[in-house]
Amino acid sequence: MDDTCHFAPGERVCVLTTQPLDRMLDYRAPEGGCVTGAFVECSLGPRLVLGVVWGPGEGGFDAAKLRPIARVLDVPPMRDEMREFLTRAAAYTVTPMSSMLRLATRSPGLGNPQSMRRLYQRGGAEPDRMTDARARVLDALDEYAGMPVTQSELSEAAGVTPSVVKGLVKLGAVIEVEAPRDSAYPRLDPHLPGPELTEDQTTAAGALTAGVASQDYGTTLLRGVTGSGKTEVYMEAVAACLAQGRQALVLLPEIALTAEFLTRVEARFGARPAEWHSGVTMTERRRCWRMVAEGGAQLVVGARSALFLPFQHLGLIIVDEEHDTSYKQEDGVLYNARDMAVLRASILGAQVVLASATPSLESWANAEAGKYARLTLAERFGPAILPEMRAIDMRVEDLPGSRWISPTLQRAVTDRIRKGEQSLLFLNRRGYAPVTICRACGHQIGCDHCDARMVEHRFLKRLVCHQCGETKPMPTVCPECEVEDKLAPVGPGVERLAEEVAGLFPDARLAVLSSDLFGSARALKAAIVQIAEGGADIIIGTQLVAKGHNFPKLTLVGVIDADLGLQGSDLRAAERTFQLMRQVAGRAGRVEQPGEALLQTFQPEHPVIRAILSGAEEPFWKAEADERRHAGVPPYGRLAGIVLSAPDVQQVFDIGAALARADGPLRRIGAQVYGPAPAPIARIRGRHRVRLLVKADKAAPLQAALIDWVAQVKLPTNLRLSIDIDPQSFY
DNA sequence: AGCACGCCGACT
DNA sequence: GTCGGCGTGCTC
Repeated sequence: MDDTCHFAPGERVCVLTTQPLDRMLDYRAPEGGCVTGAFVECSLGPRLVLGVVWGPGEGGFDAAKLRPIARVLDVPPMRDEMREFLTRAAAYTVTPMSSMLRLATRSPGLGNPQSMRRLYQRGGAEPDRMTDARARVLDALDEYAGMPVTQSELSEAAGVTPSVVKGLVKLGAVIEVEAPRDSAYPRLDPHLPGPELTEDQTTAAGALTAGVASQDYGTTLLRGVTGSGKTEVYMEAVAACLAQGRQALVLLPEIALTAEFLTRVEARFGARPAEWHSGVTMTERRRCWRMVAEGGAQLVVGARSALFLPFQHLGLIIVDEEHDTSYKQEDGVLYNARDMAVLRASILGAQVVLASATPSLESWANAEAGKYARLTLAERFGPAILPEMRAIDMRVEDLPGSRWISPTLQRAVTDRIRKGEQSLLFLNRRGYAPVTICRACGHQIGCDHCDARMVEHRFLKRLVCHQCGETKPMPTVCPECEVEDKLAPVGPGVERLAEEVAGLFPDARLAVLSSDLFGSARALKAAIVQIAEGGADIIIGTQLVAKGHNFPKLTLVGVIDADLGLQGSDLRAAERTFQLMRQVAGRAGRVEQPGEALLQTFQPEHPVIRAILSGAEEPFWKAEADERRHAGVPPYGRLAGIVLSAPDVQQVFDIGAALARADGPLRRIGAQVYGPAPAPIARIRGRHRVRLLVKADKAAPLQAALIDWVAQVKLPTNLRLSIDIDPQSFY
């Protein structure tokens, strides 16, 4: 798409707007002319809309009715690579171009003229009379070496009132200049000495910097357990990229991780980078977008949407914790930032580093197939001390129905308490009990807005829907049969487990780590620090604890229900369970004492459980890869999910069935359609949802077939259809 | 997305 | 007789 050209005033150009039209519109180039990629504002019906000049006019529209572009925005034009990226990302995800453009223009006030502010610098004239205050102002300005500063900065630095500055302006010794409010980020110095690296790290860093030096496309899967120093290694690649004068992007899966990362960048390069995620202020967002476009930001740290920033010379993209499921956007434009990072880099000729302790099977398979380079870091402090892992066969443990801690696990915990060591009991279920059932009529209390079951939270004394967040007080009578006092909790949650633990170990100090029990991230962090210092004997936690905290006194991990992630129809359940188990097991015995991990399971012979127990990754990946290959599912086949939603149940099912019948376009590419079935969440905010799944060969032109397929059926206006390529969740 | 146009039911 | 429901279609 290398076709940048100039358009003379009045010439026909075609413009992509952010309005949800399914095609581009022709306009006349504005008075001063414009170039391909120019960000513009143009009239569409009664209002002004944001758009980008995409190329020469397409014609086919009455020349007399063409309107001129209203204004070219004061922003560097969108680069050819970016336009190609948006085009190919749209084609891959089956998303309208207008939606892609909206992703790429998420900057507040892009259309507004750049706001200016007044700055001060040294003028040519000398003051008639030099006073103490005046001298301090001029000295302060000399300190800035010609850099213009704000009024408040200057008067503060000089220790004078603004009137002194005003006086000097009048004399011409200081001059006022208007400058854009959005200023460049402080320069990062890639030549500052980095930390001492181990031999292993040095080798890996060398491979990554060589990739950056090639100025070519390449993706590297960087594997290393927590504490192996992955960050230091890829930071060297960032340094090499910045030293080349190219920009770099680091994607993190959660906003919570950015604060610490910014500090690390500052320690390494002497200044903080630009930050981009939903938590930053409007002003900062605007500055970030503009500075990325103008080259005033060398490094951006952000969430997945940072991938759509208007980089001018992007040389490197790091996707940290690449296996993290939050890289997949689950609403609006459905894209996977990890895959889109690879796409963007391949168009640009940039490098990608996918970093993880437990890579996704997709990335593992790509490395295995030679598409990605592979680097593995050994643990920094000698060989990995994996805990001893054993299964507790729950079929032979003598345990009543409402108890969850087996005698074997209980003995192990007792032993740790006696030795003054910590135990962690892991259960990935928040609340008291996942199901509340009426013992009189069998009714299960569900959410009024979704089809999910309500989870009892005894701590809050309420029922909570984990799907939509709806809560209601715990009823005393069954809402169905109105019999009193027959509602009973079924199944375990961390709160209920805590109750059992308190009963079994009355003298132990107990801590529960569940995201809903803490008001803020700070409170949670404080609690974690306190526990790490030995403030608890038994820790009960949800998947929150799997995220890399270090508990030096922890020597036992008990997984209450290792089967939880193996159930259901989710194709990635085994993979996720494996990753989670390894991360949780990694909590035990991280310092001197060897740790032990006990997995309570009803299927100890399951390949995933066996792989976890063996502690070996490769056998797990190979076994899982074989199963997926056999089933023809990702990464060896392709999947797409189609969700239909409408207020009327019958209607969604009818349309879903009609689609399933009209599968000609899919059969032509050898694809199969399954469904319609009630979608994972069968009702959301009053809309009923059904889902169809399409399974195709890896090489099949899936997107084109999907478009032909859904175009056959006329959709009623109140029915919504969304296509999800490579869906993540199946629950 | 908005906004206009347009064709059928319950009101002053 | 009109006011207003939202189905359909257009925006360069």
